[in-house]
Amino acid sequence: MSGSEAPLHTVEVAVPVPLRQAFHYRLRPGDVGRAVPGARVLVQFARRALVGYVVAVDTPAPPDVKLAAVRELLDPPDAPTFDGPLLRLLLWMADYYRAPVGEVLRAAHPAGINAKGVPGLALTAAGRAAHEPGATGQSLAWLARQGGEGPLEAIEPPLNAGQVTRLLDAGLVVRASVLAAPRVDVRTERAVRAVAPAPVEPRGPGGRPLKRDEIHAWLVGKGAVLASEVREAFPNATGHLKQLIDEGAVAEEAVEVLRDPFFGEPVARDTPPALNAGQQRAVAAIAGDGFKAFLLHGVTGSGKTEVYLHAIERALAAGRGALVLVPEIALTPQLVRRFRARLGDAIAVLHSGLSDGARFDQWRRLKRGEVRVAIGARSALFAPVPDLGLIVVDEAHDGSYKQGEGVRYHARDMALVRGLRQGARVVLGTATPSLETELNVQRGKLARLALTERPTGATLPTVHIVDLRVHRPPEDDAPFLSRPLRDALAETLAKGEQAILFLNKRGYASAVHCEGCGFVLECDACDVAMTWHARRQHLRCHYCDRIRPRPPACPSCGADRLAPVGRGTEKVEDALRGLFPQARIGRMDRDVITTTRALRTLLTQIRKREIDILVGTQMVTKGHDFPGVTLVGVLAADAGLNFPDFRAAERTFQLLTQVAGRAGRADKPGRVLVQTYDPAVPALEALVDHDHARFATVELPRRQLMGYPPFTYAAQVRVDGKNARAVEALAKRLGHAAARAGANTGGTRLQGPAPLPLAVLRDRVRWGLLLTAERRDRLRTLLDAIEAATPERPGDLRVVVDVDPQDFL
DNA sequence: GGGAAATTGATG
DNA sequence: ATCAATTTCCCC
Repeated sequence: MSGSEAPLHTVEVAVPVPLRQAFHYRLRPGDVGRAVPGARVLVQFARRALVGYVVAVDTPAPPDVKLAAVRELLDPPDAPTFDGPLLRLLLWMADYYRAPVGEVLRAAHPAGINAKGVPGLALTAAGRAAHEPGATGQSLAWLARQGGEGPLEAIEPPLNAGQVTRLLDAGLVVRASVLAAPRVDVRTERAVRAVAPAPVEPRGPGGRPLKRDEIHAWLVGKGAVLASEVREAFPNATGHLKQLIDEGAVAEEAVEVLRDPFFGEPVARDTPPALNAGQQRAVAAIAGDGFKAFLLHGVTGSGKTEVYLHAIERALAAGRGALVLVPEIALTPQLVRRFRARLGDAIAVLHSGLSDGARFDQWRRLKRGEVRVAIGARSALFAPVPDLGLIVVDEAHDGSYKQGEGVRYHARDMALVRGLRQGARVVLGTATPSLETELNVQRGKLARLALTERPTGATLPTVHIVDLRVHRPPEDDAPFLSRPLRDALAETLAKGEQAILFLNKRGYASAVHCEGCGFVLECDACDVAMTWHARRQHLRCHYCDRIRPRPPACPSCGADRLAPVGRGTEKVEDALRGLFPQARIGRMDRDVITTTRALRTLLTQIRKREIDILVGTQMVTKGHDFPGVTLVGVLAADAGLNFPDFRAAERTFQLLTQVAGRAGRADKPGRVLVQTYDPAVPALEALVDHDHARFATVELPRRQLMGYPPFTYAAQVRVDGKNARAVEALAKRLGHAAARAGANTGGTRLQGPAPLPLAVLRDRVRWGLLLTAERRDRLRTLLDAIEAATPERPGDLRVVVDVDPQDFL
């Protein structure tokens, strides 16, 4: 080996495959220095072309592999898809959540912007020179016209399998992965620009200016003008423009246009209201440079949004950008409207209701520095906000911030990490902080900013517990409505006010069972009872969405005694119509609200008082503003308390606090009636007193005693597969591996392996292990051991690691 | 995740 | 025996 060989220029590339490693590629000489971390590159990977992401440059490659060259650089060196700080955050995140790097990166930019390789054919030298007769000859000619290669599917005339084989065997073509255009790209429109001065002398007959000279004169000095705008200003401009172009007076070009995220709906600017003392204190505290994190603790209607808006304006005034996360922006059109009213259209919105193209445009506006404020749901966490100075997490308790599949990140936690790494202020706004957040306040990691007054002047609703053991509901068509709740509904209706009834179950009946033999109809693919949906007249599995008709007789004993049991929102709706025939009843759950349009319609109806009683699932708890609602009824407060989940009490408390917050926002006081069989639980006692601190005081020590988060760090390992014995065997093997690595010592604990509460889902048997540890590094050690014990090719089996899990089903 | 090789299986 | 369907195996 001579010592004089040039150093090999390499990049380490993460490709979007479920592998937790990056791969080294060689750079072509001309690309050296032009491939920067965070940039996208086209590489050949396992017999196909893929877009990958440069994660490092000139790192040592493994010695025993022959490096392939990067096929193409897709980003300019000065504008990589991810800038340094964002790339480092994402790499850290992939490590933290034990997720494949390439998949983390792909999830962090707008979907659909990557071209992908599709199976294709490329002409060989022999193929170019060949004079094939007939149809295959035409196909070869087509390929030649396409630059020598093309996707198999697009070849004209199409080739059948036999023809392909023959051409391959004859050496005329080779298989190649050819690029298909990205699904999402910049949208351009035709524009024109005056490139020569317009004639001053009228050239028309009778000394009048020609129409095209008028257009020309109008264009001078305007730069590029969309052809569509010219046509708007001058009817029939098309022909004149063509002539101007032919004469060389006007040049054509393509200009980028923005796909409108606001659906053309204008919003009038508002004037900032005066802040109350609490709001002023909060805004003053948040202002400033560098990382600092806050809990903005205020009930519904206490003016958190106004604090966000002021904090954003301060950040902007300091020349920095801001990022606002909301649980699901499609569900909060009012909030976006308020942001636009204050900040104008200089905000990027990134919501699920947008087309991928519109979302890409919003992302690019941020990236180019045209706007400095982004508002969006979970994935907006990765928005390329310029010089990020403030991150707001609205409704920070909301469970939707934890991604449930793929890269299972928690946007609230990652917002804190991003803020820390980028020196930004982070504000978690909520009326019901999670216990994680609560403990962070107690430990001084978050500063609590309390908003205690409701600026609207409304007082908090009174909360009454209705003990169902005492107030046994009548055995009529509405056996879930106690007398006190019926009376309260009647009073509310009599006063012309509105009520909300909350029940966390959709459908008509939770199950159908046989009164003869007790048989319960279950989903074919899942280990759960199917829910009866009376409107659609079918049984539906709420986990896999499978539907089936209701059988005429019991499939087990044949008796004609199938009867619905339990109740959902559909049944409650029907029963209310019976009890209050004059009332207008509305329903809000996933069965009726399938589009944002449906939601808007319903919200408008409620606001216009076209609905007297609204029945709904947790959808009704999500921050909507219902000024006319003075009564909230909770039908079964204990329904969520018996979940096999250490967060059951916390979730119930949050949910009930949120739903209670819907009552009495305006001039009329609200009241909340909570039906339960179990009134003596801390969650309900704290609810009555509006005393979040008290709930935390009871629940935090319990968590500590039990060794659960937030006092320990947790990870769930799930194993699933079609073969029950294989799943069990692997789960046990992983359990042993964890045990050998020191589980149940040194402040760690292993629970399981055991079948998960939802033991079968979509025909897959599910087992789980729960690891908790007082220290993160110990948890990591255990997960390392579990990962090492996971077979490389587990066949049908799947192993999923969920760090900081929120759900345990 | 996915393309192609390797292996299983269904069929006259 | 043959081919299609399914499973397995690598990816710098």
